[in-house]
Amino acid sequence: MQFRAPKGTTDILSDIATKWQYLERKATELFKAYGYKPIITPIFENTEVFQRGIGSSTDIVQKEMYTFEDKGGRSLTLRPEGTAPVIRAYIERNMNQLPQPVKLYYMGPMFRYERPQAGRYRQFWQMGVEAIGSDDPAIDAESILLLMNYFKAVGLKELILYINSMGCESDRPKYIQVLREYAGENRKRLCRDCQKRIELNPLRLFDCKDESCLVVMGDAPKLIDYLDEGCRRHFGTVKHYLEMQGMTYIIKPELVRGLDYYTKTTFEIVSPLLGAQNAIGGGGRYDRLVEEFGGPPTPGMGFALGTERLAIAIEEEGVSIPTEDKNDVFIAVADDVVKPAAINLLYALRSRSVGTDVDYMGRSLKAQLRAASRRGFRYTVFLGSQELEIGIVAIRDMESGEQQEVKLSELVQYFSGIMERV
RNA sequence: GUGAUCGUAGCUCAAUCGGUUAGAGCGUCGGACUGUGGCUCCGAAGGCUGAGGGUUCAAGUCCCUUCGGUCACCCCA
Repeated sequence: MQFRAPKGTTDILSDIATKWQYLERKATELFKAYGYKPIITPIFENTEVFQRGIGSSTDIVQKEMYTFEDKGGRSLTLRPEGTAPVIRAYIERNMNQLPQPVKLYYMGPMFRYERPQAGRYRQFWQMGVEAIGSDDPAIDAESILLLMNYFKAVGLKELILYINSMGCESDRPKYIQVLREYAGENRKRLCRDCQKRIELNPLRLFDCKDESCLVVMGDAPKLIDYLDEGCRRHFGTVKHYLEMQGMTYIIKPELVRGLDYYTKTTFEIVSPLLGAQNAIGGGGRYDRLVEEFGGPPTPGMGFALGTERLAIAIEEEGVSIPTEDKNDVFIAVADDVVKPAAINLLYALRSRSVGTDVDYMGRSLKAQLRAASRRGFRYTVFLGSQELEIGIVAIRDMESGEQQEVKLSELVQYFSGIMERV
């Protein structure tokens, strides 16, 4: 085998691609219902967009970016996530001149240089929304509710919603200092990795699975308790709006997320059926990001969901996705001399949006029937010299096997009628 | 970036202590009295055993390297 798809990438074959199209169609409907409009940004950006947007200390920027130089010597990067490009576009295209908030959604591939594993690929697909310009906690709740409702709309049932508040920039340094002190006092009871985390990234201490660490961190001070008055009230209102819609959630104080730009609300939705990479969607508020990009102080809130993880979860839950067979009519050609007439009929039907196909393999009539059957056509039309002469063709229902005769001149009418009824 | 594990037809798998022309099921294609599918039966095509090197009289099988898959860590969708 000479050529293979690059490591961590794969071809999405028709069966799965069809399901993805359904998922994207459903998402589009719902995003639209919530007032979001589409935006399509470039698949690569100047590298600084991500360095600045995501934060240069994050794993994404430090080790996961597909960065390359183009022939003009520019450093470009395949987008590892969708928020930074949207914010760049918001500022570049002066969307602060539009009525606020600006509510946008996107869907498409993202790229991260990581070791592949279950639910993780180097090219993966995300759908996401961003609401830029409002700091209303109702927007936070809307984002969370939209994502949860979408998952429910496509049939998922077993979901866990985690929420947290990261506080403002002013809260976090204060808290981190407290956390460091606490961890330092208990240093001996922490595992080696965690001892390093005290300096590197103390928030990560909460993620350790080591038993001793779990005990220590169970009693650790929580960020939520160090929020200032405004952040606390904001978080309370978000929770209230969630409860009003009957949404149950679990507060997870250690929910930090690996992007530097989050402030206040963060959330994550997990499917317990998924394996190690079980976050199927997540997001949060980013009130400093626009400023970070050099724009005016502008709050924002958004989420992203992983399309393949969603598809896997749906598969695991055994939810069936409706797939439609576009090909409805097969024209079986009994005699080579009528092939031109068959082709005419083919395009006549297609022009009326009746999914139609013929044999292109020079098959015998029997083989044509077999192929039509395997490909799942609903009807087969028999066309031969006789039919052409008398102007009447046989239509076979491929499920029941019953046949009926229809005038050739009325055939197009006949099928477009049937298809409209369906 | 770290670790574990695996790599034989399109797919799922066989192949005794290393031992002749590497097999099967499914799928694909064709046929079973001349213009009618699905079931059944028959037949055909399809593999440099991931790649490269080594050990051996002999390698799918043992060793090394490399590429890739899978799973986990880190982290995330």
